[in-house]
Amino acid sequence: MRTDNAVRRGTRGRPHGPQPAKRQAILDAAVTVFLREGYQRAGVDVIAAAAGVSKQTVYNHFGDKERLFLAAVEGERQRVADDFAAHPHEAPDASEATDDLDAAAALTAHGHRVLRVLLDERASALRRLVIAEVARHPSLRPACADGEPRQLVDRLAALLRHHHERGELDVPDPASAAGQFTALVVQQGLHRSMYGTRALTEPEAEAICAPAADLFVRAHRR
Amino acid sequence: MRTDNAVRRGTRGRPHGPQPAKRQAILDAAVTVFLREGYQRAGVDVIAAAAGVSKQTVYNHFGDKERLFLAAVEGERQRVADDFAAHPHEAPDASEATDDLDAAAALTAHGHRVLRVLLDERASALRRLVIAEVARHPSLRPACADGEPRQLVDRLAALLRHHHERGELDVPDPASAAGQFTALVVQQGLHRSMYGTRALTEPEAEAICAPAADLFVRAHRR
Amino acid sequence: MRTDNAVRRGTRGRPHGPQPAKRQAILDAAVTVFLREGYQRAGVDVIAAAAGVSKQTVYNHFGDKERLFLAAVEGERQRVADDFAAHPHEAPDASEATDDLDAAAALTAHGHRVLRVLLDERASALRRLVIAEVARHPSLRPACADGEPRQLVDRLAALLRHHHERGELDVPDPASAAGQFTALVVQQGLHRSMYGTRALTEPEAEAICAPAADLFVRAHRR
Amino acid sequence: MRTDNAVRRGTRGRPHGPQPAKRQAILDAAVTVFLREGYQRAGVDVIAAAAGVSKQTVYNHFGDKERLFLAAVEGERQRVADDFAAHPHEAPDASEATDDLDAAAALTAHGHRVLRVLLDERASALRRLVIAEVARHPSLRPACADGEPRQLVDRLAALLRHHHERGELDVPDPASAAGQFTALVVQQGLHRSMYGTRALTEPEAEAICAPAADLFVRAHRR
DNA sequence: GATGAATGAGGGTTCATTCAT
DNA sequence: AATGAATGAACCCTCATTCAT
Repeated sequence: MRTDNAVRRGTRGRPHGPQPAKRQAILDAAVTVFLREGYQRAGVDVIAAAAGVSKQTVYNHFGDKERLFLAAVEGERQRVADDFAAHPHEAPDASEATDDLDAAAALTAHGHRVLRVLLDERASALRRLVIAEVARHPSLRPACADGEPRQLVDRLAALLRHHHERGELDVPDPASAAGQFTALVVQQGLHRSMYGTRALTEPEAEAICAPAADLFVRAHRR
Repeated sequence: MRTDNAVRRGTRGRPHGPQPAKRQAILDAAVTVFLREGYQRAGVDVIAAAAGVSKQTVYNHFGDKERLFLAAVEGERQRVADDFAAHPHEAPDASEATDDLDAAAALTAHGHRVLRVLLDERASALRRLVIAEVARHPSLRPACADGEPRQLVDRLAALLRHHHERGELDVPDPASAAGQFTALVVQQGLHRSMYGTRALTEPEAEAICAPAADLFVRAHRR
Repeated sequence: MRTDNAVRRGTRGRPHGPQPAKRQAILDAAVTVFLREGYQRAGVDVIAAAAGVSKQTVYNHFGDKERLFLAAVEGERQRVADDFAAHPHEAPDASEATDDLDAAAALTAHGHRVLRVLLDERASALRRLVIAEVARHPSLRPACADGEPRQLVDRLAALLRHHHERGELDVPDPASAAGQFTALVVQQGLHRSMYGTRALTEPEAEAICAPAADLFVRAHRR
Repeated sequence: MRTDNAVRRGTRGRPHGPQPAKRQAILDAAVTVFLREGYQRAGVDVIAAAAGVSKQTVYNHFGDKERLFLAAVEGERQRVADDFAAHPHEAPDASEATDDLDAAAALTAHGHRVLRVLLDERASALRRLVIAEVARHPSLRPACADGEPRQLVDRLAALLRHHHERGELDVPDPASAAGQFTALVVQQGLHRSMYGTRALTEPEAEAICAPAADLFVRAHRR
């Protein structure tokens, strides 16, 4: 449930007042515009208009364009992470559903999940934006370092540990292996999809995930 | 090739050809400025000044900023590829020097080579630039798809085939395996170095390459 | 007129927070900022912040920027005049101390006193501000006409009368002569000091005052 | 199309091309607007419009507002000086016309001339502008130091020397005396006219000049 | 009466682009 | 072909001022 929307709609009747909702509206608009246009191209006027506030209100809240930008990136990162955390049922890697799968199938499924999360339109645009600007905005480094949601890797580590304990695989360092698997799938996915610029077909995704799963199963076979 | 002298005399007699030297100077300047500033931030004035020509000359040669940009990216890509092809001795993976190494050592060495090539300052800036703009300039897609020099992958494939034929490894599909290994190393390298924004220390590089090599040796052990 | 703080009393007889202190704080801050920045450059935000009050409070007290400006100038003029009146011991021209001096020395000493008072930092800034804005704010005309404290001239007139009565000089119209002497010293002092923008050295001041004194002694010799 | 070219803009005779005239038009407009509005209030847009050029053309010629301002002040100073030098017949102090006058009358006439030149509308506005801004633009110091045209003082010095040589006065240092006389008249004139903000009546001027002349005649009588 | 939030107008400056020479 | 001068549309940001609490 999106409380944001409810609050923001409520502002339509109230003309004025100390509205923390405006801050969020500005942030949302900023995310939209920055992701679409990039940092330089994005105009503060446009963001203000998209947020339904005056330009100066933007400046009152965020000081200048750069701070607005950084706040927008940070907020979107949070949103992505929260979204991810809020919908665990969409990634039931370690749940009962995958318990029955053998290691190869589970890894493949997880790979698809990674691709789905990573190549999500907004997440991709955010990634491109961060990569584009990290050289000029050092504050983006944390955002850049957190390229993929840590949860994805952690979940995979748990999955690997599960199969290790079941005696199916031999994974002495699940965390490291999870990082490798993720990196492999991510890189090939980004590469093939032009960093999220074009959608990946199912066969393309399979052509990435299946061999990756095979590689890891082979490497960690008993 | 016409010399400067020949060009200089042609004022009235015949339509002297476009000055290739100036064109190249403009391209060089454009690469420098675009890589440093990004597409939007880069000013045509600045590029023209850096090239030592008038602004209008830039427009005479390239029509508009976008075409200049695309030409600059394409040129830089060529340059990187040519540079790579011209200095194969710097990447002697498949040469005699590595013949004696065992598979793990050879893979690790190759990984370091990949990181060195990929995280080169100019190459990194180009990569960030392409990623930043590919969504808005579809013509950049080829440049984006060619993220890493194909030669790096091909060379690794040859290396794997070498070890396969020597009986040390079992690599039924060297091309695919080479792509996987490259993707893994590349992704972790880019990630750790913030897409080339900060240099990688030797231990960091080793922490990427050695486990990657180990993974592949394990996966393809006989 | 809303400038009377008699209005400030409660609208319903309720003696809620009297704020003459705030009003004065605003005025002080306004003087500081206006003198430093000039009328246009001075921001109401800055003044409010310097006064430690909200921007709207400034408007509640003074209505708009122009009235605040005029009140600030008027207040500073008062302050300068009061300061001067409160410290007559610093200008003991007509006192016993100068009684023994001959006319030339007394005039010279008075000249120095004039320069000191006129080129005081705040007084100079106020003068420049008034001159700068008098064309656009007719209400400043009184402030402009009162360029130099009347007391300075009056005191000099008394001094001249003193020397006249002592038979040392022949000054039939001391008031007019005092005005002339003051004008002469003032103009040369302002000119040399770039209207108070740079300090005058002692020799420079002497080079103004001594010849001026000499001129007047000669003109009014018996 | 020809029609486009013809219609494009009424360039008033000179069609197009490298127009040094535009620079002058901008300067003229800048003087007008700066004198009328002051530095801060003056808008570059307004100046550009008044000059009939685009805003950017202003920036191409002068770089930024401050440099435009300084150039305008300098130009206006030159103009005033040139004007003065070009019309010596309007100030025939030392010519035959005043040869016959006695010293008092000649000094009085010169005083009136000084007031006329100094309280000229443009000159006054320039003076107020320079005084207003000299604290924030150190480059204005020369302009501030040259408050009154040097020629005025020099001419008076010549006049004094003339009367000295004729035996009518005793002026051992004409240059210094000329400076004093000018300063006295200037200061009283500026003061009475609110720094040129309001015109001086003839009697007012006479009330300044006649006593000043009298003072100097008395001081330098034989 | 005092405040924080909000505003519309306008500030100086820079941009990619074109014209006439 | 190459240039210097010119343009109009933005750009980011700040201002004096007002509204609702």
